[in-house]
Amino acid sequence: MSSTPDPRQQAVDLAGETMAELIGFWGFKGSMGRIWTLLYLSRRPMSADEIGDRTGLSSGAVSMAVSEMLQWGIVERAPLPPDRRKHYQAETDVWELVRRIVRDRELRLVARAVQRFEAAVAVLEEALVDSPGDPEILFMLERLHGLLALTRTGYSLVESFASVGWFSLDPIRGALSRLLPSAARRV
Amino acid sequence: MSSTPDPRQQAVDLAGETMAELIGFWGFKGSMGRIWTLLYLSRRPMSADEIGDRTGLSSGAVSMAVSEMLQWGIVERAPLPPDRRKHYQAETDVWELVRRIVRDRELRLVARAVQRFEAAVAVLEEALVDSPGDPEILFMLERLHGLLALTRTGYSLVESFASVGWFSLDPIRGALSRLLPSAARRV
DNA sequence: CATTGTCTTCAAAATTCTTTGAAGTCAGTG
DNA sequence: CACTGACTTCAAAGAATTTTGAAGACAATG
Repeated sequence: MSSTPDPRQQAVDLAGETMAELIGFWGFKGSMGRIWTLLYLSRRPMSADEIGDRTGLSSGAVSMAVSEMLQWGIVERAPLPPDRRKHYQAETDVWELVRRIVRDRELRLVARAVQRFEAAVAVLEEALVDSPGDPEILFMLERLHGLLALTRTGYSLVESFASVGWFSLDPIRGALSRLLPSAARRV
Repeated sequence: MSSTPDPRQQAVDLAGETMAELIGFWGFKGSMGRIWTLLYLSRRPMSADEIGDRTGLSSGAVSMAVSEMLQWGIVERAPLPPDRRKHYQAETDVWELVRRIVRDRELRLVARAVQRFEAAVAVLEEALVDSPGDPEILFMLERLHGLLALTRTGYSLVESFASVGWFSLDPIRGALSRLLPSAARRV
């Protein structure tokens, strides 16, 4: 039990834990947040086992986390290989990073949701052929269409964020106020 | 193995599963998404055991999920108690719902992150008193300040969404372009 | 105020997600 | 082309989360 813990390590741990929570909320593993933070706060690239030492993760965990992060562009190979092993550094353009992840992840998620709500609508419309005018089915269809409209609006939002780096409000605002009374009140 | 499954149940399952994924991404349990969807697609309020029957959840799970949802305003007590048991219905103003949840959840999350990054900064600044001018500490401080600025920007974003129901760009845009080159390129 | 059925709680079970570490692959070196 | 050390893979262990269901609290009713 060291009575004078290294403040550097302390800061890395604190920031890393925080980033782990933030990133975890976006569906990534906490260990990825800790690794990224470690690299982001380091002046030089680090090798896999340095990363393991500093974060307390096993070699396997580091390898897996790093290769997933490479795929997402969260981390990159260091250009200068100082010795035989691979070194890594943090992608520092956080804004770009968020944008890319939103585009490749969130956007897919929402697109999938739209498709599945559409599939549910299709199921009910088919059922409506057998029981025309069935009020329960009609009600469900009405609500599902509401959900679909909302989800499509969400898709537009995410899409414009992902492509422009921001939301452009106006094309969406009109559609929204037609669909969502409470949004109309506020927009 | 019924050869003619009820299309209503099929649609509820499909939509419920989809909502479970969406809502799960926001940190809620999938079962909450399924229950909300079931109620949202139902013409009348439902009792706890109806909910359990239709979703396949145990009484305990329904009780817990419903009471958490009541707290978040995702579901409400039905005004007309038809018999002895409590009945529930879905909150239908989804937009308002999202806004409230973002305000009470996301906003806290980000606020907490800001505090913790600030704490990390404090640790390093204290260490700097003992080793004035230490380049490693200075580097870490620089990066941490960047992270802090970004997180604070995120806080502003979430906050304006939560209070207005939308993002107001302009007050943030300036700060952003100063802090984040890549954002500046695009905004 | 006892009975009855509904609702809540919570420890244990089940499930899902994450990490470990040993075995295997690969690349550079002598 | 065998040796060395670094990297990857993956089955099993471990952790974390979610669900179960039985015990008990509660509330309405006779």
